[in-house]
Amino acid sequence: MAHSTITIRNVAERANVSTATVSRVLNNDPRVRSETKAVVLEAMESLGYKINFVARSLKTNRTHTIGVLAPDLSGDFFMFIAESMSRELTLRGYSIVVGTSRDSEEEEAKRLRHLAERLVDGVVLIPIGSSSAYLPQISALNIPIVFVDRGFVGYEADQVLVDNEGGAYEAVRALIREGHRRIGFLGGKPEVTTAGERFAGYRRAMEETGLEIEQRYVRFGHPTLPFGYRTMEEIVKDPDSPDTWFVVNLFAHLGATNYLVSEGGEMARRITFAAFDEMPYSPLLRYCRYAVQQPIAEMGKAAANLIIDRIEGKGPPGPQILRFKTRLIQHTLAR
Amino acid sequence: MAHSTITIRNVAERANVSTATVSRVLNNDPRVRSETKAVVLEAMESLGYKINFVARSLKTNRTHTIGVLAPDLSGDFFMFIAESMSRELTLRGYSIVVGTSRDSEEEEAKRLRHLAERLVDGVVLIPIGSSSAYLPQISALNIPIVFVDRGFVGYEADQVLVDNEGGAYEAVRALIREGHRRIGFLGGKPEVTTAGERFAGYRRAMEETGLEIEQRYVRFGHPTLPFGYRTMEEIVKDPDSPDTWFVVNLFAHLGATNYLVSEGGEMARRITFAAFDEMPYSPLLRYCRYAVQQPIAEMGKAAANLIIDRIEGKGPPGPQILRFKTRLIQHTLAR
DNA sequence: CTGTAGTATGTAAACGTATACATGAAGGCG
DNA sequence: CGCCTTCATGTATACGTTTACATACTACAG
Repeated sequence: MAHSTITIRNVAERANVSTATVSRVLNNDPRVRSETKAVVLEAMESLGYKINFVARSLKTNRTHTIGVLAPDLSGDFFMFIAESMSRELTLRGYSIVVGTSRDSEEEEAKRLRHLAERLVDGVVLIPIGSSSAYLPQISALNIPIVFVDRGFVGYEADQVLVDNEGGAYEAVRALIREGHRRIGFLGGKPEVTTAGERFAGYRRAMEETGLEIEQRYVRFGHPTLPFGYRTMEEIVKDPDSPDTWFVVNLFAHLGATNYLVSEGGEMARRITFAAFDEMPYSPLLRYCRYAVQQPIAEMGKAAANLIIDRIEGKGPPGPQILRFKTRLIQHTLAR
Repeated sequence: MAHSTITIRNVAERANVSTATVSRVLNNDPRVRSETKAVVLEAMESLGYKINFVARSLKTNRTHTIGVLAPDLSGDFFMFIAESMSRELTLRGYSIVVGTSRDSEEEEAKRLRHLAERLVDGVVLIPIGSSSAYLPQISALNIPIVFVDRGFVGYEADQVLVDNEGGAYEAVRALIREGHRRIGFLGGKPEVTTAGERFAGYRRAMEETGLEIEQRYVRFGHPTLPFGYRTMEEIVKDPDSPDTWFVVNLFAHLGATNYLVSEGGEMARRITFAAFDEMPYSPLLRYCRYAVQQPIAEMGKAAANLIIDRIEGKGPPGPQILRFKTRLIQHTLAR
């Protein structure tokens, strides 16, 4: 507002060239003679020229912005993904706009459409998960999408996933190896792919070693903090319940531990968990013997590169599914 | 790509009006007759018209996007701010693009400039903090900025802050009331406003009650997890060190607690903390007697509304400084 | 009836950039 | 020396909107 904006035209005048040449300099077009390039650059410098990205976007139909849509910005998992994606995207000259689906599929579809309609070149989606009813709508938008964390079976798209089955299997096997025999399952709805796969890993470990899965102690639910808290409350009240549990994610784990800490009874002292996710505060999760660590930073990086490659037409033709290995971490329980 | 994009012109043809009229409908201009409006809307519907925001932005010089720049996306504080801001901004029709300053002032200035240059209508900045060397550059960009969490003395700008002094004072007073006499200070560099103010609150509480501040046990540093860990390590090794500490933020607190948990010695059992911030995993911070809770969601909401009002020219003329009260939370220590 | 004000719409020029096409100069080659 | 290529640059249009200005029509006062 102080002074009216400086455009490519002003630069052109100052440098005694046409706007086309200035534009070519902006885009590093090799066809421009290095002397004139120098003149143009100097003109830009002295005028304090700044490119107008909006105008460029209008012309090129590219915003160099990618959308990231997650159930909840305040989840730890998401925030580490976002952190690593942000780093990678910035490096490659992209900006990142975020959105929240608030754990509602309707909202997810709405926000996705809003993002895709014009603002972004592609979107990275951490889906709510259970259904894919709105997916046809989305693919109609004809913009690259990369799914992270939760996949969709039968939907042809790029996906960045984790070896949920293997991670769960390893953890439960480790528990069994230490002598645990009765192991419950505390986790998400089986129709969500992550939860389903983790349950499969749990089951394989149990069946392979000839251990019985007690249906009463397989607790499915929306794996939030309150869910973990309430379920653990019930479990502790049940004198017959197992002492050992595999927990499907961080929130449920945290909720369960919070309950045990608040209750502090004798039962709590016997409980042992194995659980997905490892965070800075994991040392405080005092009943957790094994943590299944996901390579979150790598996943974010992979998602970022995948979406950009897609946008820039560099990727392989078919949909790409990346599945990362987990790492089992053993904690010492101070009892 | 399936079909070429549908523009205002196609709609105009279909509805037998001019593009101006279509545009007026898009902008809810009251001058258009309701009948023709209906015709236009129907034409849009049947053609599946979607407005091109980029083109609109070029014309109006507004992107309806605001930037959020934070030291680190993966901090809990930031993520709750972002969550609440995102909610509010979406409500008011804005998108949010995020950036990271990676705890480097140079990077902060760079990203800020990049954001401001053309992409966003305004930016919400959670500053690195210590200096404001680059601020003149920024205000030259002539785009509204709201500072959150950390303020700048002597810089005329909207700020959303917390009553750091009062919060710290209250917490330390509460400790003293319970009989604690020797209380150390574990915290950030005093030149960062938040840390400085919190130290002031600590000092006031100590001086008011005639207690001595032992300089040896006032530990300043960049309050990260490793800082808390290492410092606590030193403290525990010092047999003369106090048992009670006021901790300036979550990261330092977490680091300190992580050390104590890993060490598990006798000293740990005697330690008592009062500390800023309250998070879902706070119940696990087992040496924390008092937590100073910041109204993070309200702050995010306030920041969002402040920046939008500024952009839309609705706010009061002078710079606005909002200072939120903290809430003291008492935890029961299970020993 | 003329003049004026108001209302609904159209015309056309921007916004700042990218790019297809045209142009002109220089060089190579038969 | 004429022709074709290559290279560096210019000309002019398009991207999809918004909006100042012009226009046409109606209504109503004088």
